[in-house]
Amino acid sequence: MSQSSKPPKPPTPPSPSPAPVPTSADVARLAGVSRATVSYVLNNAEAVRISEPTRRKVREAAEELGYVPHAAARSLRAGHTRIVLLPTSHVPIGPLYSTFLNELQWALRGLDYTVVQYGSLGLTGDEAARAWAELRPVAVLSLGEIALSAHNVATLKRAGARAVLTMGPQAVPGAHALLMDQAEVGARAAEHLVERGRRRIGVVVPEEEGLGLFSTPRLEGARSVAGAEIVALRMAYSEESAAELAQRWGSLGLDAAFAYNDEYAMLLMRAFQDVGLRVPEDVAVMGADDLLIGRLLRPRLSTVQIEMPTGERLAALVDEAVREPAAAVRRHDLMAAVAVPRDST
Amino acid sequence: MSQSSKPPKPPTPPSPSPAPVPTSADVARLAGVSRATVSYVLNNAEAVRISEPTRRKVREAAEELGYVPHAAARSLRAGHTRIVLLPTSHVPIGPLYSTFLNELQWALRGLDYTVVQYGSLGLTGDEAARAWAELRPVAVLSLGEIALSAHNVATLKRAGARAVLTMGPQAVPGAHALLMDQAEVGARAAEHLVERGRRRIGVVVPEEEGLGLFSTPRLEGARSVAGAEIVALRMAYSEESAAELAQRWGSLGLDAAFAYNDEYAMLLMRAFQDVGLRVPEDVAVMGADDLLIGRLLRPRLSTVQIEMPTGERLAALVDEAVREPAAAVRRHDLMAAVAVPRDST
DNA sequence: TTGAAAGCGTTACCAT
DNA sequence: ATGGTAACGCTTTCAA
Repeated sequence: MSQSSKPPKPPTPPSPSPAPVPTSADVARLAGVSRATVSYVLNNAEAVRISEPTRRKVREAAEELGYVPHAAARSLRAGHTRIVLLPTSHVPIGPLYSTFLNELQWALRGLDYTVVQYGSLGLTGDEAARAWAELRPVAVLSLGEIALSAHNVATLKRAGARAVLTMGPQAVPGAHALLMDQAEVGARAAEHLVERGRRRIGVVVPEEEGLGLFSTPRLEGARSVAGAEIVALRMAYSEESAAELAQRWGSLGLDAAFAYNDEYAMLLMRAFQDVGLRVPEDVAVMGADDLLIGRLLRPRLSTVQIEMPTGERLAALVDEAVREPAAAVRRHDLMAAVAVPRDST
Repeated sequence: MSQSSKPPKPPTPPSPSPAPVPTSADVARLAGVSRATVSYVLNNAEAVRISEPTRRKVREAAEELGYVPHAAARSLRAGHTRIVLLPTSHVPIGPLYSTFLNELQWALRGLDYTVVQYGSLGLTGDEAARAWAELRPVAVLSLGEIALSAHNVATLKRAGARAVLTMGPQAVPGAHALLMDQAEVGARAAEHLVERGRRRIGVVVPEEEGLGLFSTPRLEGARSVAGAEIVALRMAYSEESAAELAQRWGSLGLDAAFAYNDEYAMLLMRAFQDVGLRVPEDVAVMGADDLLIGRLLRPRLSTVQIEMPTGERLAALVDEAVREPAAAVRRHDLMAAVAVPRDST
C-alpha cells in the first residue's frame, strides 16, 4: 500500500472496521439501476411504472445488502417528521398512569407516529423546549410534568410542531389544553366524607418528590369543599412513616383521612389498625384511583374513581390537532372523578 | 413604519402558512456572517477562534429568530446518532419494572443519549429490527419483550448499531447478554415451599397476554426443583377469576400456591380466606417481587425479592458497549433472587 | 478570523 | 419506463 494523496484512512482508531452502512446508492449499484429507481420500487411509488424484472432485481439487491432506509435523511428531505414527543419525568405515578401511557403509545403507533419518550427531569421549561425542538416533532404532548410557558410553546411551533398539547390542571396559551384537574379528585373525596358526617379531615400529602403536581391540586380540591376543615399531613410511602402518623393521630383531633391515593390509604389504614384505631368507626379512610388492591383489605377501601381518557381517544385528539392545526386551539375536559363508597368510610 | 421591500408579514393567516423553520442560514444572514461561523459559535468550536463581537452577534441573531438546530441534519452529517432505542410492549409489568425503566432512561440522558422508546407490540422480530434500524440507533436495548434472532442483531449492526443488548433469560448470538433469568424466581419460591414441607404446589400463570415472557420461566424454574410436584393454574388479574380458582382449590389436592407475583398472590390469598381456607395452615401462599403492599395484608405475604440492576448500572453497561464494541460480546448476570419468608407460608 | 464549498442519504421533478 | 439532478440543514475541511 503506497501513500496516495489521501492519507491512509485510519480505520477508526480504537475499534476495528465499523463496516459502512449500505445506502440506496449501494442497492442501485448492485441492481444496476439508478438511485431514483430504487426509491420508487422500495416506496411502491404509484406515479411511476417500473417493470416487474427491475422491481425484483432491486428488491433482491436490497435484501442481499440488508438495506434499511435512513429515517433522518428521509425526514430531512421530506421537511417534516412523524415524531410525537412525549416528555417524561422519572416519577413512578402508579399503575393507572403507566397503563394509560402504554395505551397511548400503542395507539399513536397505530396512527403511524413514532413516539419519542424524552426524559426531561430536571430541565427548565426553556431547556426542555429547545431540546425537544431539535427533534422537529410534529406534535408534543406534555403530560404536565414540566411547566410550559407560552414562550416555550412558541419555540416548539417555530420548530415545526403542528400541535402542542398539554395535559394538566390549566391551559397554556397557544397549546391545546387537555384539562385534567386533579382538584376534582380531592373535592369528590371531601364531599363524600362530609356527607358521611365527617368534619375534620386530614389530607395526606406524599413526601415523595415529583408528586406535587398531583397532590397539591388534590389537597386544594378538598379545601374547596364547604363544611370540612382540612389539615395537610405529610407522609412517605413506607410503613415507618405511616406508623409514625398513626401514632400521633389521636392528638390531631381528626375524624377522617383522605390519603392521596389507594396505596397511601392502604398503608395508613393498616397503621391505624395496628395502633388500635377502628376504621371507619374511629376514623374514616378514603383513597383515590380505585386500584384493585384497595378491595383486598378489610374493610374495603372507599376511593375516588378517575376516568382517564383512553389512549386511543387521546391519540385521536393528537392526530386531529396535527391534521388541522388551523382549528382554534381547543380545550377538552378529559377527566371525570366520582366517589366509590365502600366500607372504610 | 413605512412599507419596505418585504411585504407586510401577515399575522399568521388561519391555516396555509406553515411559517418556515429558521435555519442556520437565516441566522447567518441576520448576523451578517457565514453559516460556518454560526456553526462554530453555536457549537463552541475550540479549534477556531472567533471574535467576541461576532459571537455576540450570532447569539443574538439565533435568539431573535428562535433558532434551534435540526437534529436529523446534524446526525446525517455526523454519520451517527446518540439514540438508544428501547423497544417496549404495552404490558403493564408492575411498579418494580416501571421504576427501573424510568431510572434507566434518566441515567442514559445523563450520558448524553437520546432515549427513543419504540412501541413494538405485535411486530415480529424481523419487522421490529427493520423499523428500529431506520432510526440508526447507536445502541438497542431490548428488554426481552420481542424475541430477537441472530439475524435481527446482524440487521441492526449493519445499520450502524454499535451495541445490541438483550435482557432476558437467554443470550442471542452477536448481542451482549444481560441475563435475567426469571426461572431463578420460580426456583427460589418452590425451594422455600419445599423447605416448609409442601409437596404439591400450584403455580399461577396469568391469563393476561404478554406476561408469558416472565411467567413461563417462573413456572419452569419451579418445575426444576426436586421434591415438588407442580401444577400450572391459569388465573386472570381480577377478583372473579381468583374466586373461581379458590372455589375449586379443594378438588385440586394442593398444599401451596406460588402466585406469579405479589399482586396475584394477594388476590388469591384473599379469595382463599373468603372461601374459608386458612393461610398458611390449609394452603401456603407465595408471591414475588416484594412489593410494599404485600406487607399490608394479614398474614403478611412471603415473597421472592428480586434484585434488579440499577438504571445507572445498566446505562453504564450500554455506554461501555457503545464505546468499545470490539470487546468480545459479553454476558452479565444481572439478577439475583432470594426468598423472603413472612407469614403466609 | 472568516467564507466558500462539499457531502451526508433521500426523494421528486424533469428529461430521456 | 428509467435516469440525472437538485435540494433538505448541517458540519467541516480548506483557502483566503
